Amino acid sequence: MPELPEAETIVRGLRPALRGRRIVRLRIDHEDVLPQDPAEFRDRVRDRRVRGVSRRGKNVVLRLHREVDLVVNLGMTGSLLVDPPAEGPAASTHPALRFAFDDGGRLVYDDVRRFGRVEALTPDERKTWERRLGPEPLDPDFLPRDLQEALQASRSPVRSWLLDQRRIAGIGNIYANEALFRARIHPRRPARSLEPDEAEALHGALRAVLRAAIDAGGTTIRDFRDAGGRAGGFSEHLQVYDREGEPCLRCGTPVRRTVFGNRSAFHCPSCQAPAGGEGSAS
DNA sequence: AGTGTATCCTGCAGGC
DNA sequence: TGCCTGCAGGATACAC
Repeated sequence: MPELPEAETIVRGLRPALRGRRIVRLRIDHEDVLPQDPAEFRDRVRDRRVRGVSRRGKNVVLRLHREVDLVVNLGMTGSLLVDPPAEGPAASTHPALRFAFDDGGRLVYDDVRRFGRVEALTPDERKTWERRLGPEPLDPDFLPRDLQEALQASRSPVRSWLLDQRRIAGIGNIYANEALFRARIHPRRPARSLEPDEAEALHGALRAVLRAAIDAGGTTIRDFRDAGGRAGGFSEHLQVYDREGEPCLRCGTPVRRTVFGNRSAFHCPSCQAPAGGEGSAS
């Protein structure tokens, strides 16, 4: 569910709300979100204050006192709720972990499907974890040339390439499809087949769509909620994702849905030609 | 190296 | 109303 803009939205909500609060108790409702031993996890988070809240790719990272990083991968339906009310739209419905703070408040890791994972890492483990992630697409140092060179190393479809967190961090199925539409690139094009100007267009499209989505507070299709339980506003700005059969906003051709890499891909068969610039239809 | 498939799990929409 | 199927912002492991 959450990709980079949703993780960023969560981080922005959590930062002012969590900084300085000390975790005094932990309640584990579902061990399956903990890849590590629950007892070890508990020892690593208990009696530590939150020093900072940041994001890496689509992961939310809580830096705790004394060199522990709480890394949260939200999977498809994970959310981090601060002091959620007992009822209403902002309430926790499927709590997996409940952290109690010294001031009586709490942070709930809520996750309907429990595909998410929460880990407490030492500095060494954090470094190892970090190595599995590619560059941040919004990093000012991430240049069009960097994307172009990286794409040249792979024959896999560019949509699959974008979803691989080791190649670039934070892109999921919504924004991969949206960026490819904006850059007019067919999702199935081999990564290495992109011309330099196409790679540059993709670089620009990725950044633009990610920034716009962050400004709108993320995309809510079904489940996404920010730290305060609010839905994101970018859904109404989606141009191809989840628009099968609806007219392309540029040319009116019905948007097509295809499946590969086990995920739905959406594209305009007219605007996003399968090969180079002047290929045939579909 | 790349791709199709299955797996983890729950909920919801749509067809009948 | 209920039952069944397919689908979902992710990630990984497997066989080919």
